[in-house]
Amino acid sequence: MKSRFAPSPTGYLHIGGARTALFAWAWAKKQKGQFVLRIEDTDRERSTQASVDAILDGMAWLGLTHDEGPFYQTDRFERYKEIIERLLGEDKAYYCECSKERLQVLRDELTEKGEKAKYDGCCRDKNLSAGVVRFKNPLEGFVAFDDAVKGQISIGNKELDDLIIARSDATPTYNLTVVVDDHDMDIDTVIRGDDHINNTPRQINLYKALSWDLPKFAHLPMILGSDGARLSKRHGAVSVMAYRDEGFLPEALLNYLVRLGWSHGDQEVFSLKEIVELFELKNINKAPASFNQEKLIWLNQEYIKSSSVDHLLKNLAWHLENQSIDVSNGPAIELVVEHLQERSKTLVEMVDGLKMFYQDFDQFDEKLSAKQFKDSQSIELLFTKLNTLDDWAAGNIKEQIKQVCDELDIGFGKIGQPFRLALSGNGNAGNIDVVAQLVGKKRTLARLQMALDYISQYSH
RNA sequence: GUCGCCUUCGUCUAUCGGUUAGGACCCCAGGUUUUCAUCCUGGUAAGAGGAGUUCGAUUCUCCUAGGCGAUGCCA
Repeated sequence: MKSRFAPSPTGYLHIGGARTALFAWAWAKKQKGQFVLRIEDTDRERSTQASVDAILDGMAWLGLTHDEGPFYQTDRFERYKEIIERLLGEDKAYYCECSKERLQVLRDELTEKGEKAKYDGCCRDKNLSAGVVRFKNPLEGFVAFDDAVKGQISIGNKELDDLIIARSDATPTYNLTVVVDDHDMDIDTVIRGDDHINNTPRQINLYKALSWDLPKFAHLPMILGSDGARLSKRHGAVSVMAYRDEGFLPEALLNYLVRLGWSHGDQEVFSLKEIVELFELKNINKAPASFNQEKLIWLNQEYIKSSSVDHLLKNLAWHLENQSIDVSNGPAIELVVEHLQERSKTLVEMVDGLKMFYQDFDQFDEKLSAKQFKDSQSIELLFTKLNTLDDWAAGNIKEQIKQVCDELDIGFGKIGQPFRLALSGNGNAGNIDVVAQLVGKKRTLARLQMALDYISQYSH
């Protein structure tokens, strides 16, 4: 059993393509079959190597590894040519010399009359020997197929026209190349976006003309933006790699994507292993789904909370480098990550939270410092006590804070909040004693001194 | 215009003729908590509209509306 993902390299790997790839991948793995990657680059005008690389990068980041390929259609032009010639020779295709202008006029006329704009077969019986090559689509009857997700679909051949299978420069077009490739590569389930439903009957006619067995078809509904419109840049990130940049874990994105249009009862969280085990084409929804960033964030947080520190570290590496954070200059990164695990929705947030342990800052958050740094007495006392603390451990630090509270007869918050701000600069810190321990004695004292300086500076 | 596909809470979805229409995200209200976060409890919120089939329709059929797609020498 084989399934495939066949993107055209005209841009980065986007969310919709990633989901198509995921479904095709999951189905192949579930069947213990092969997943084929094929680059559909017959449109040389728009295909770029940069796009190919971007797609490969995206697939690699997601971990959707292919078992065969990547195959490039531009490497297979000889084969397509062979098939086109065969069709020509069997009188199942013909050359057409109609100009683009004539075609446009024809379309306009038909549209105006309220009819379907399709080619009129003008050159069908002219026996020409140059121009584009058109496939002789059957004139009568209908094409029907049983789509694995949409069910029975049928369309009359009268709605179809003689599609172009080779351009005037002799390069083959999409509808021909997919058929040849899916056949040659032994693909038995074609999983793709439902924008291809309209192409399927044409392709089926091609299969029949070539006397080839039909694969199964599974057409996935589109992914829409939050406003129900087709997903585009204005909805935010559409590129898969942008999600890495924003701090998402690949398995969180995959989990989100698999639940978009597919379900297994009420289950929300699926490991990759579970996706493969539980995936069924029949549980794919027919209706398009809207992308909802909130739920993705929730899932990402779930994954961050339940991931091993080691796994997080692997995914964090890129972000640390991206932001040039040197973690050798501070506490063990493992401890910091563990501390931040429960309070980070994304890896980017985690990196933000991690900065205070490795980088010094030269000023406090303005609003918060005006509010928290009013009384120097408690901070001074805390400074003194911590300064003489030898065993710099969270429990001991906590003890010192409590002593300050007792001696000054104030609540924990009175000193805890200013201390938190002094340590972090922005007030975002978890258990204050643990944070102080991780920040280290030297840095902690320096920051408390900085807070004291701030107070003396603004008190007169 | 024509053809095709689609239609359950704001969003993702469950339901395989009989349910107080369930779950999740978001949001709201409580509780736990040394801020934040986590965690726990609870709450708001849905079958596009209209016919028909049936003892009974969210579920089956048809119509309408709306959305999306196709209508390329793009894929």
